[in-house]
Amino acid sequence: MDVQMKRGLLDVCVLAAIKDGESYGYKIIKDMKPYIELSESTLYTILKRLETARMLTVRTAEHGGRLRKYYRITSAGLKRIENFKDEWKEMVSIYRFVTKEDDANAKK
Amino acid sequence: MDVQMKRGLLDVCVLAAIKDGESYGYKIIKDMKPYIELSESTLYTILKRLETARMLTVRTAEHGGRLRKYYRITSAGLKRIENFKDEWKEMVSIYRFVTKEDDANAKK
DNA sequence: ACCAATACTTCGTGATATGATGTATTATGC
DNA sequence: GCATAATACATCATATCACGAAGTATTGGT
Repeated sequence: MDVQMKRGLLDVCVLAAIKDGESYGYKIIKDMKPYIELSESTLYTILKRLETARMLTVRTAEHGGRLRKYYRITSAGLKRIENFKDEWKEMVSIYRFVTKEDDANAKK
Repeated sequence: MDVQMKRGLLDVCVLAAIKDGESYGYKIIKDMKPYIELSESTLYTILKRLETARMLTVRTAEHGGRLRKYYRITSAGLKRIENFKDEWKEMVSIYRFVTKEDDANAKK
């Protein structure tokens, strides 16, 4: 998918990936992969941004001798997802604007 | 709508606005307004970009003693719109990923 | 022993939407 | 008759952001 097109989707996708329970960087990338791909550098930038915006909280814990950062969604994060649902309605209306056929070519 | 969300939509919207026949800057903004708002500086940047990408052609003509630039979509521009329809399918799948309820809360 | 996978970090770059500002003409209200 | 709005396009500086590249460090497989 086009880079520009992804821009509006990435933040919400990351939030969606941790919506049902704590997760961590590497796992988030894997969970998102079937829907939208992103590199590590992109993800960690996004996680940082969402943390600053208080849409998620972070907790560092050891796992198998290694440190992992676990991310948990906040109520602000959940609100962001709800807000996205409204934006989606606008996008659908835009989609219709873009794809509507000319009257001359309109299907009967 | 969120700035990031608009990014992927703006180019295609401008193309859609000239799809059914030549148009010019000021009119494009007005035609798009009900669906998506953009400033003049944004539009002219986009038009320039689409021209460079050969998705539209420009013709300057006088109108009421004033110069106007008329934009016409090319086959590459039409292809871009077709391509957007495919991207839209991906976006719908992403939308479902973001909005699907937990199994525990799933509606019966 | 070696290499892939896991896990997170930092840096530089390029694309791009937007506000501010500018120029110039025509139309409209009072 | 004159001010103001609307039309029409252009340029510049700025901030946001996705991404590749490169780095550090540990674990697991062969």
